[in-house]
Amino acid sequence: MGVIHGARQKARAEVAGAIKDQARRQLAAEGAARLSLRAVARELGMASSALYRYFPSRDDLLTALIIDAYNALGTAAERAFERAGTEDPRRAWGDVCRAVRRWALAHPHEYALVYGSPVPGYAAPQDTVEPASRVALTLLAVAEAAHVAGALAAPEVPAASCGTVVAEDVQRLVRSPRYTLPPEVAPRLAAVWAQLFGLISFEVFGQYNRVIDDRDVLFENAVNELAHQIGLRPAVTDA
Amino acid sequence: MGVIHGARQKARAEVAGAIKDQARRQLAAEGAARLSLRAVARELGMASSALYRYFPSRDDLLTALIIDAYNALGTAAERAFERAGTEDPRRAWGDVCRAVRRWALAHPHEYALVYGSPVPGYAAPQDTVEPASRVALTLLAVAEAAHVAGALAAPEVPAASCGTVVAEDVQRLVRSPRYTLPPEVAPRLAAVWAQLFGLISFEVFGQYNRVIDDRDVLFENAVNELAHQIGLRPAVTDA
DNA sequence: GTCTATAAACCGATAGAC
DNA sequence: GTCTATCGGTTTATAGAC
Repeated sequence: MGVIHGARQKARAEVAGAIKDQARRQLAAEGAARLSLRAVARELGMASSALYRYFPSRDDLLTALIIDAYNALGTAAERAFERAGTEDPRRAWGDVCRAVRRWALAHPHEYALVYGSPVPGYAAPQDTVEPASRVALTLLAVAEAAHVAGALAAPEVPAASCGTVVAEDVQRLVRSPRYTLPPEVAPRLAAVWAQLFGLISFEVFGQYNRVIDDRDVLFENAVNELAHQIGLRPAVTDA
Repeated sequence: MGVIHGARQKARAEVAGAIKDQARRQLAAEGAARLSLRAVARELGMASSALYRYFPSRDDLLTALIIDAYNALGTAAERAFERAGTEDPRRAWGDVCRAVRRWALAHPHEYALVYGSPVPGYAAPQDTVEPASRVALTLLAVAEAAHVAGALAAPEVPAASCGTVVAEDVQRLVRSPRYTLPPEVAPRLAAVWAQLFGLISFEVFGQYNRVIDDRDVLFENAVNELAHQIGLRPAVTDA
């Protein structure tokens, strides 16, 4: 019985996966605003009405795609951090940023789905917030590792106090015993977080066309500046 | 005859303006991907076919909206610079950045049209590139003014050379006699440019929701960091 | 869970009269 | 330049048979 149940669920998950895959392909061709259940069904050789057994509405399919995109990007960032380790936080910072950029360039339409224009008429449900936070939490983890390693200097430009800027939930998180870094890093990190995605979005969305040729170099330099901005100085090689 | 011609053109421009206004309202409700000539015509009480005398296709209407948006934003930035003057470049930098942010927050859907996800199937014609460049050129003008005033320090983090990173056209511009600042500022400025829009996009597109409370303070601090990044140090008040 | 059939809309674009 | 009429598509979502 459990076996039957498992097989049934597995089949269900497989069809749902096929639907999402096809929807992702359509995301590229038509964009999120024009994602059509019917077109997905047509391409899959199914009746459109059959899809409603898997996703009760167009918005539910959209939600699933959004969650998948956030999770894929979050996983890419987290794995980059895991691979880099905590020994050289400056290097880990760069690796995580590069992983985010790489994923975005490899999946421009899924990236646009979550970091581009909001889809009109769509309101993201609560289920998306945890997956959406994973990249930011990874950046925070790198900063924490840097602080533990004593590699987090006090920044030059005076910082905003954490209390006034950052939302209550985030404040509680940063001040929790899990983190030992000074809370003032939080607003700084939030700004750097937005700036990182600004660099990536300009590249993915075509704003660099006919303006920037060597985007790798530009990004590399900018990432160093961002690290500098949160006080993550390069390791001093004592010559 | 000239008068008749002028009146005719004026009437034409007025109708075209009404069409664009209505289209902008629809942009907010439906998004660029679902902008519909028919719906615009319906709302205006016109036959849909009549619109084709003003805009030969849906994409042409979209192009007009994009150009208008770039121009409105460019004008806002340029006027902020004009008002600030070249005396205190650091202040001018902040004023221009604030003007861009203010316009974006006041016109989120037009902002999304030009700095959000690319509209699928739409290719921007050449006419959009000049309006699109106005904000960046204003930032460049502020940097030039700072350099002339001797307020542009050599940056701390080593810069990328202009030659490898920036496209040929931009290089020619920066090296032209109009500008006296070192060409190495160009790649730096490009990165800062992208980062500025990253800060604004996160705010406009809702990424700060439940994360950042006081966005004014966050932006103000970040703008100072960005100034710092291009070597625009705050004026030293000799106490 | 998948199908057919259907309701009740919607779209861009064009032809041709006035 | 605006209209009506039209072509040839499109959509979300539901009802009901199997």
